[in-house]
Amino acid sequence: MTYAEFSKLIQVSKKDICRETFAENRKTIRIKKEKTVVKNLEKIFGAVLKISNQKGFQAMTMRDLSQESGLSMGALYAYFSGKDELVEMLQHQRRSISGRIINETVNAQKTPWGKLKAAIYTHLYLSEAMQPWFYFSFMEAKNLNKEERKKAVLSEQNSEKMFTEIIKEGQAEGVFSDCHGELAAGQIKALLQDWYLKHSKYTKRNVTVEQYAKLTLEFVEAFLMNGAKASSTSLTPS
Amino acid sequence: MTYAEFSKLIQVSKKDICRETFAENRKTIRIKKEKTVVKNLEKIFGAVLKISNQKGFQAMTMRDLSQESGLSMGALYAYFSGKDELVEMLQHQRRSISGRIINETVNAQKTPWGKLKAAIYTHLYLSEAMQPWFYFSFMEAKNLNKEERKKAVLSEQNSEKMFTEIIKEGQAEGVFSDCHGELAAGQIKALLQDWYLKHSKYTKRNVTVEQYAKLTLEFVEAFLMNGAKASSTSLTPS
DNA sequence: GTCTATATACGGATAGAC
DNA sequence: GTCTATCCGTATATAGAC
Repeated sequence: MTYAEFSKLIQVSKKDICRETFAENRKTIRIKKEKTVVKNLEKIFGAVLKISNQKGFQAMTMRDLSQESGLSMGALYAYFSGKDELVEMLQHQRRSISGRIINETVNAQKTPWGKLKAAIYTHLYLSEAMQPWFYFSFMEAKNLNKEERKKAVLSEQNSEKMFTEIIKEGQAEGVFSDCHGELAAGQIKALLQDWYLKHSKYTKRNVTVEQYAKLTLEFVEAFLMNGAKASSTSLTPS
Repeated sequence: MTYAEFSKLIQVSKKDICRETFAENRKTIRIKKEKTVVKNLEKIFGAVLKISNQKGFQAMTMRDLSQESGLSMGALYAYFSGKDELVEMLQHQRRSISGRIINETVNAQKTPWGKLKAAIYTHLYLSEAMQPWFYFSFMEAKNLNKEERKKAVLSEQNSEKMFTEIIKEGQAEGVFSDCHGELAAGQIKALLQDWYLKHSKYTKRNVTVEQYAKLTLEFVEAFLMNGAKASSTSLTPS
């Protein structure tokens, strides 16, 4: 599947995200007219991600946000009670969307190799569609309050666990080489993360997400489908 | 080489780092007695890295730093003129040390595979010895002033370029498969970065830096030494 | 629903005693 | 060399007009 096809199939436009956010935050958002809220949430999220990803969320002042979003300070506080709640909305939204989409696409596959391919492609395409969100999550996670940090760690563990299970399933069926499952999963995640962490580097070099996905798949394939040699990776001390 | 051997060979103890820092900042540091300065720089750097890596450099107040380091606010300002200069010292120091060590160890090797091995091991061992420094550099780079951001990008590019050149050299000699050199270098860097970015994860799972280095090397070897298949990775549009 | 103006608090930096 | 006390700018959050 190409990225263009993925984008049409999956609803991850800015508007979609904001509509969903509104639905889940009817209580705390003081404005009630959906059209107004969605329009302004788009401005707000866009501005937060832009400023934060440039100079950090802590360094972003409410005045910065007001200027960039075109809303006054007073208006902003009608949408969230403070920076803490704002960041919580952002984080929750990203997790909710990506969790849903990844589960859907991976569960549609039946073979381990099919699942692994789907997981890699979906991760990459999703992080392309929501690059500023993924970047924000990674860079700001540690700066948030205890509750949010906990959720971030849990979400990260779940994601890695999914890869581990696919690999172990493939090993049980004899299609993947006998390497250390958890570690291999970690390596794969590291490669996927590089796409959204160094996004501007890849854009400057005219590398598309399809090319990066293909490369990553080949990299992983060379390791996982290459029986004999890789087995030495088990973690028994030598 | 094991990590223990590396640590003894290379001078990267906290004291060594602080002595070097003092030598390079004699003008701006108001205190003149080396023993005092080194002792206090150790406290200061330790505290900065601890607090910043927990909740971010911006969020760290001078009061936090004063409490954690055990020095008063007034005393702190005898060692640096403000947060900007403090961070500049940290960044400069990390770059200077790692640049020197990596060049030394890689240039000691003559074959491409030897160089690649040396580059991977040295990067990992160094980022183990100075993990909080590496983590800090990665997470805070974008929040710094223009000058510092520029240096960070340049240093990152240089490091990647070194890997690219080793790979291309190996391809010219016919020992590495004919993949896209820049992209492969980027993938290797992503794997190396994971070690210091997710350091606590690996520690919790009792993975040592030697094991991680071995795994990474196998991962890279499977891709670079696996001629036929990998050639499809060239970036000509299909 | 959105704006401007402001209360309140907090953080960086320094002066001057010891 | 180090400490305490304090100045002053700036940031968050709210009150109240439109």
